Amino acid sequence: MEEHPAVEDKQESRTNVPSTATPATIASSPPPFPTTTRPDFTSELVIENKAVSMASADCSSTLSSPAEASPAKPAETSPTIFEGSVESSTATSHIASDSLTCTETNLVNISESLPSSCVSPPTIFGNPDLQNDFPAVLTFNGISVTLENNSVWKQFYSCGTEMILTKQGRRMFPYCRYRLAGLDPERLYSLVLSIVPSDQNRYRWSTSKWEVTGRAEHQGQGLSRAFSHHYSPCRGSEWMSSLVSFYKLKLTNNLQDQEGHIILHSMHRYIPRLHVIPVPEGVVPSSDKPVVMVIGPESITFTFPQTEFMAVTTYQNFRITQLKINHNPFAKGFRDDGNNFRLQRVTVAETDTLPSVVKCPEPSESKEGTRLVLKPIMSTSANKDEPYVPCIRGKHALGELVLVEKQPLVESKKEDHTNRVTPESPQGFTLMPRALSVKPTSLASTPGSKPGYRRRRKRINRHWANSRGRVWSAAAASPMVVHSPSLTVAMQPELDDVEGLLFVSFTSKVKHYKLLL
DNA sequence: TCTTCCACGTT
DNA sequence: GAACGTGGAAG
Repeated sequence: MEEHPAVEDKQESRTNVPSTATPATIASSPPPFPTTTRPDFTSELVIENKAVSMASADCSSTLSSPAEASPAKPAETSPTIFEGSVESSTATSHIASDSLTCTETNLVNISESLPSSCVSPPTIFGNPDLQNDFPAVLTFNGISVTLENNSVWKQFYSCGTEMILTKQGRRMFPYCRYRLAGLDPERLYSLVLSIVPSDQNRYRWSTSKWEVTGRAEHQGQGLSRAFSHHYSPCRGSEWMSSLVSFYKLKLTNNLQDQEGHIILHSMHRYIPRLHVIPVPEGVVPSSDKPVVMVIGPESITFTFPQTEFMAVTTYQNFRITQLKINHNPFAKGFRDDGNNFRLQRVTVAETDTLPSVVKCPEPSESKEGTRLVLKPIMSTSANKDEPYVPCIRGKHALGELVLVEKQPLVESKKEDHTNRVTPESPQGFTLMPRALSVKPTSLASTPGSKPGYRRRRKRINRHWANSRGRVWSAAAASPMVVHSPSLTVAMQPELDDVEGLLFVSFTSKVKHYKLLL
């Protein structure tokens, strides 16, 4: 259908394909429901415009029943290797069959049956060791589906794919892009993408990994939505003639969404599923007579485990942010431009829990230096049981900053609340011997009409005015006092290979971070 | 944790 | 040039 979304859009004018501007309706048994919000769903499935609402009194209960019967184990135990899965919608489906109360007479089961992970211990989210086990092609009953952008999905999967949810709806990236083969060239098919929970857990991001924090949110009256591809229904020959992309699909956390977006819960794991739904023989689509597509026993569901993702409202894993920026053309503005004074984002993590070093782009060859933006990733409110965690950004932005170079963090130093690391430190810290200047990030874009903003900007600018041009040398053994909500650290060119520790202290508490460049 | 606004990019 | 898609900043 396209290699690029724009190409696909240009093909919208194909004459023999009805546009989904006219709502198509899917139901397990006619007549179809006219709305996606009908409260008393029972075994029906409705497509309205782009969205499919799917629910079943029986099937929806399977959303919670597996875990109730066998509580999900923590993610770090008993890893299950996902295999690409294919399901027919008959009762002979080998996926999650023990959790299903749906039968072949219930035409919704392909949408509400859970992937294998829902009845098995959850996989380790983002396990890089598993990515090569995932097939890019799945075949069932002669129909094969290729995940066309498999390599990108695998890259994201190895880090733990995250997808942003917004109130107005956010596209997926990567999005699901398939190549189909083996369809009946003359027959009409609808292609529908549903996104179902991977497990029954709610997660939180803890410094460098995802942790289970409890049971998943209820999925809401058994209602879930799917997304009918905008060419549906379409002849098999046409589906097979080009790629099929679901780039128009949007994710939202707005439970009252009326735009037909997929409604998900933040901090929950999900996996997309492709449903190939043959349109019954004799059904002729027309603009004034929406096609009723029955999900019958011929329907097949394809699930690629590498497309699993965590729904979030803000990216949690810095590496995912970097992958998005590097791969998504709409995020080009955040890429390094390779020019002078390029911007590098730097993340820091607690040194005692950091599993690996995040590699940033190659250092600039610039003679003018490398500019780094420091942004601690810890917040103060993640866990009430933890001690106060300093954060450069925010209202508590008052503290000290010290860069030390290529020295291990000594264990005893973690309890040091003296707020000082000096060259004479018995632990052997070596302070950066070269010059460093620190200034607040510009607030030029901050709205100026509100008194609070004006006061804040004035205060920060005053601080910067006091220190502007003053080169701060860590060798002076006096930590830089930081008042700004965020910092830009301009370093001399020869420091672009720095690998060291960021030492931040606030009030009487102290926390060590490893600086990752 | 979530929302809104923004600059900057693609289409 | 408009509409739209991005991640970041800030609240």
